[in-house]
Amino acid sequence: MATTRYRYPAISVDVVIFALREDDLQVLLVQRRYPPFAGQWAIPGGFVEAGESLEAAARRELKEETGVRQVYLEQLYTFGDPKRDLRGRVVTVAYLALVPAPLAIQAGDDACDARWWSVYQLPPLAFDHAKIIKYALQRLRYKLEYTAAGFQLLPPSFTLTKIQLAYQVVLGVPLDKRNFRRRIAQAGILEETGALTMSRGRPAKLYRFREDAMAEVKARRLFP
Amino acid sequence: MATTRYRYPAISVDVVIFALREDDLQVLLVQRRYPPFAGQWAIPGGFVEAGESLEAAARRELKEETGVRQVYLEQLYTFGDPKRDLRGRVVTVAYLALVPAPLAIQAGDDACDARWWSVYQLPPLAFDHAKIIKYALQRLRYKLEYTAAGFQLLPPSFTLTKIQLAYQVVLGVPLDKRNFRRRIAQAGILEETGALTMSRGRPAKLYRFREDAMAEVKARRLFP
DNA sequence: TCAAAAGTGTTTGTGGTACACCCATGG
DNA sequence: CCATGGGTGTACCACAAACACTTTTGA
Repeated sequence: MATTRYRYPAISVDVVIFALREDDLQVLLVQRRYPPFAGQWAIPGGFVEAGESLEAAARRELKEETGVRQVYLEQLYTFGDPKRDLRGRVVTVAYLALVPAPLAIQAGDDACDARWWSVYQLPPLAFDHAKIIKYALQRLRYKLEYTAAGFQLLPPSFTLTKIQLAYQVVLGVPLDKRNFRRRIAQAGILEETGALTMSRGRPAKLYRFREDAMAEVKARRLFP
Repeated sequence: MATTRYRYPAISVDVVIFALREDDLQVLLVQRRYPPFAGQWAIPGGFVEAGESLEAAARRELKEETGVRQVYLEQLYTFGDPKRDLRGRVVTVAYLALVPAPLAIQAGDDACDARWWSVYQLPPLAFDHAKIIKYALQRLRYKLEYTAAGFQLLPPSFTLTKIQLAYQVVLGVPLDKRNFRRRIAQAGILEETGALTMSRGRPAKLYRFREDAMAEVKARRLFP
């Protein structure tokens, strides 16, 4: 039990929202309307409300900014350094969200702007948010290697080349086309939709992710 | 921030403390002195104090129970379900600690007893602590496969057979002696101390962990 | 017919797994 | 000399990595 006059720390959630846009890995940031760090860019977040679970709070924030529901969301880490917020003690539980690419965004009440930024070229960030994003990127890379979470970043159907680009841009390394395709095929987690793309060049088959495959993939690593 | 009459949740830390004892993986539990769950077994933990970082709070709890400092400690997960504590809203940040085996323990003020339990045969536990231990065990197994964290469970010098037993008891599977020894050797993370055990049977070489090897091992997985 | 993107196999090396016997010591 | 635990090598298989050309379409 806390001692008499001691006020508990406040608890907030911050959500690192990743999406693939323009063949790049991008993260959604909001520009703060109020101090501290007014005018600076930050990860969307807010305080946990009474009776609300941490994950519910994270989903609420996510919805306020992006309007999306039904997205991949996972707890990342809890940051509780006593000096991380100048206003007083704020412990924040960071979450990682993956959303499929083309998405309208809406700045929340406490922000004057919201936009996507490349994770590889971020503006100066409020609080310890640079650290949180760095941690989130590292976690996303691990996840991509061991699970099929990466498909959460793609639209419902996609070409093999698109997935390969996704993996490359997240992992930050080029991959061999034939080896990549062989491994995806061996994993048995995709099925053809039957449709083809019609763009410039030879049409490509479209695939979708087999939802029932999510569990299997967790067992054995997908990449490298 | 929080709205007028809303009191923030309390924040506690709980520390799952693992050790190897009697060729078994054991966890330190305390018997609660006060309600709720008075008389029941629980993971050691307590509230975070003002100005104290989360990790500092976890180390303080760890020291109160075991007297140890300088042990491996890592944040696990934050549990924040609104109904997980009957007294009111308590968000708890769970930590995982690995301590070398032979250790005197001391029950804290709020506990009437403290003892080691096999993770494979636990008593009924207070709050959601069974879930937390399950999660901790899973995490420990992952850690063992990818990093050299397992050596934190062993005394400063040990035989190859002892390490193998440690891996077996944590992973819960038998391992082949020759393959195990080859992999440990290939990893290059041990050095001979030069000493030998003198017990029944042929004496065994003693090894110590190369401290500078901790970083390397994180790169490539150690097991399987 | 050309530009653009899709698609396709083979070889080589490394690392995992399975498996059984001899060695050194104390009692 | 025997019981106890310590220590050692090889053969097979599966998977990762490197690598370049042909196919299909729209303009």
